[in-house]
Amino acid sequence: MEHQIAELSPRKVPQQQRAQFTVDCILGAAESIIIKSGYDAATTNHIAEVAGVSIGSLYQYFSSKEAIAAALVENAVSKATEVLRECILANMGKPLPEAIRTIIAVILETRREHNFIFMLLPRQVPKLGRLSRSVTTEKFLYNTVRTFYHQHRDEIMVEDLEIAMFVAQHLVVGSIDAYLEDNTILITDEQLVDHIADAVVKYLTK
Amino acid sequence: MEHQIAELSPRKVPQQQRAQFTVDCILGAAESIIIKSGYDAATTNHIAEVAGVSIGSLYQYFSSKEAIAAALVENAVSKATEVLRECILANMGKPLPEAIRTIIAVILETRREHNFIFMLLPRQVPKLGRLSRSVTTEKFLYNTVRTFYHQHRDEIMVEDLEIAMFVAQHLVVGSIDAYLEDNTILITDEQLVDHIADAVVKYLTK
Amino acid sequence: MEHQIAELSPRKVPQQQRAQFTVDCILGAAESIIIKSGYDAATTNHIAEVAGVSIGSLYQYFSSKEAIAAALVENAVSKATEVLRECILANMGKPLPEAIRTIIAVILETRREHNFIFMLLPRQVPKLGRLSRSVTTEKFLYNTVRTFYHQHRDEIMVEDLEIAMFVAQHLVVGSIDAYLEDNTILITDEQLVDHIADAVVKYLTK
Amino acid sequence: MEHQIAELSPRKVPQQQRAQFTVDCILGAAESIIIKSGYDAATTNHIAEVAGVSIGSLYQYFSSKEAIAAALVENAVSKATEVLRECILANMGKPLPEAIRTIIAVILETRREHNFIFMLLPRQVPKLGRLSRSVTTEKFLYNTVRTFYHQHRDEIMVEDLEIAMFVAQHLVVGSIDAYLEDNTILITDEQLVDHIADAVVKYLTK
DNA sequence: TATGAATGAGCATTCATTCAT
DNA sequence: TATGAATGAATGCTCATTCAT
Repeated sequence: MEHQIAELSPRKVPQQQRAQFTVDCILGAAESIIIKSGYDAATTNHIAEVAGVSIGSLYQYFSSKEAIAAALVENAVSKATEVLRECILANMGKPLPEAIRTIIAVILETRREHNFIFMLLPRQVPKLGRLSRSVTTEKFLYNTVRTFYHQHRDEIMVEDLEIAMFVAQHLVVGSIDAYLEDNTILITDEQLVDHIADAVVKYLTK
Repeated sequence: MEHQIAELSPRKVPQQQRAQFTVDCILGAAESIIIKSGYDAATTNHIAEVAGVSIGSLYQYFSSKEAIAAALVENAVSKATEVLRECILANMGKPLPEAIRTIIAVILETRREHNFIFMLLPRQVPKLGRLSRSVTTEKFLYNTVRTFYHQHRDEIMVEDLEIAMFVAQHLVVGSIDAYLEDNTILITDEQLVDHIADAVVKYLTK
Repeated sequence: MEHQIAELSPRKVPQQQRAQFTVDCILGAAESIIIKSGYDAATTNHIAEVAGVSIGSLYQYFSSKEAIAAALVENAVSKATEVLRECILANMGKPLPEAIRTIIAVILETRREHNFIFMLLPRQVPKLGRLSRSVTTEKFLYNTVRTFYHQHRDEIMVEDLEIAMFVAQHLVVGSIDAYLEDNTILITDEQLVDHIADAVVKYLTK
Repeated sequence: MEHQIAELSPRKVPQQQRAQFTVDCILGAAESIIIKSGYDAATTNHIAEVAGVSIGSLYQYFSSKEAIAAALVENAVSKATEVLRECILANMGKPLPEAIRTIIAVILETRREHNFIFMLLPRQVPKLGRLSRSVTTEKFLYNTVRTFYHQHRDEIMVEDLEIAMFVAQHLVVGSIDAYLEDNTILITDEQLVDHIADAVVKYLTK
């Protein structure tokens, strides 16, 4: 993870099993509190308390509150990236429309799962700041995605592939995030995925 | 704008000219500080100082720090909405592709202008919360947009117009926001607008 | 009223009728707010607003917030003192038990009427402080009361009249104030007055 | 003392000796400052400073400024109640006049010792409000006092014992408090106690 | 005289972080 | 290593009071 800011990386790598457990407790507590009440409301003392750990121990594994948030985002990004990469690889051979629909469905799933951590937390943590949008899904997967696009180069009508990748990606992610944020909306998952896939395919192939 | 949370509305309406000037100074100072250093770094005392106004005066017109942020967002939304509405109305009669391209260009402009206030501030202010994404551009313009779509109903191939509106909108806004946030990207405004317009038109008409 | 602290006396004596009306409005507003919400909650701005007067005007007639409180107490004390003095004078000729009972009943009435202003306000206003208990009823009436006692000197068995006056007075006032403060108590006005009168008479005459 | 308002109860129970010491320092500092300058003048920062403790520590043990006042009153009440109860029990067997005189002398002592905390502080702290007069000495001791009265039932001439208890109690406390507040008075402790005892005994037995 | 905009010292309180035990 | 007591800079906000208009 070379993209991380040094200052935010874990203070020491937990070597014993017990230590790893402590770290997990802290992250678990932090996640649940942050999701429930937001980043500002999640005081380090409260996180430690919920984690069943002393505040002193918390600071033994995380150098600052921001480091906890960073780890949370990092974890979510890693998991989501891995899932997505596998999904793309698994669909390399399939016809473009089908592959794209499947991939979009997976993106919807992972973003729903890590909703808050993914989309809102980074904005609330000053030092994480703009980091996330670029560090996340996008950059990590660029090569995989590019490979996928090249695989279907002959079907794709858009000339500049880089721009196409950019627009297509944010078409997908922008719609999905808006969908997840707006709980008054009257659209089903199915409909959303269909429409987004439709838009992407038309954009790339017509 | 009756959608505002009561608690965040201005404390008292400035009646004298001097008072209005004070309010303007406060909002100006707040905006510049928040843009430069973020919401948390913008302390009310600092805002007052930069505004050349006493902290007491600040609190005479804004009941809380959050109320200042709310006013800032409110202003930006109002202006952007107005610009966009006029643009849509002015392009009602034009052919779809041309109209859409023009509208997208205007959206890029307004979002660039109010970039931070629009997109990041709301996330950093707890009580503004999720409000913004829905309260903003989207909801306010739905009727105008819907009229525009109906104007071109025969050209549009997508069956469910509501879903089309949703996807098209976030296709546009999602891409533009990502573009504005990512200052490492190698795409020009022109290219971006062209591609987004291309994607929207294809999505709607093919 | 030579006992007043100079600093707390009214800033200027209202000479015109309109001015007197303004002063009355201010005192009225202050009283109702203070009774409802306490002295600290009664901000000068709020008092002015309820009085229908600008804050500037308020400060034209009262040099400080404390001066308003002082005026309030002063008024209540004056009225109560006057009532009490008249009552004592009117009962000079009557037999001791009957006179005392009547006087105690009147004290109950006046203290009930000016309850808060009388008993609690002084404690909440630093500069009024200890003032009140001594400045109030007691001192003002000492001469009248002493005359009354001398009138009945032959019936009174207590040697030291000064001490008797002190104890008798606080016997009465202490019980009445406690009675007025405790609204869970199951005693009627009649019973209370009877018992207090009984205690005083026994104390003085047996 | 379950009569306390939950909100005002201590934030966390000091577990280590060092912590208990801190709490004691805070209460000590608070008491001396409040007695010297009143509740409003006693800022939390000043209390912490005088206590030789950081403001953070203060808030670790007391949830608010009011909670400190509550603890102070609570302590004073506890001590005074205990002393009084023991005194009454110790005098159960003695003849009424002697017992009453002793008890009154003890009340004078305890009230003098906790003078301010007891009598004035509660009035200055909004949330403590009326609480004190009822919660204090009176209510807590009612049963003990009643037992004492019943012990001497045959000597007591007053029919309604409840009313007698009420009047007698406030006769005593009212006079004592007035005596303690008025430092211009020319009465000795001895004289005061004698007269009050005299009044009570006459009231109850004649 | 009346107005109300402006003032600013001062307060209660929070919370990330440290360090003695 | 773990604990949790202690720290204190920093913040949002109030309100009595002044003064230009």
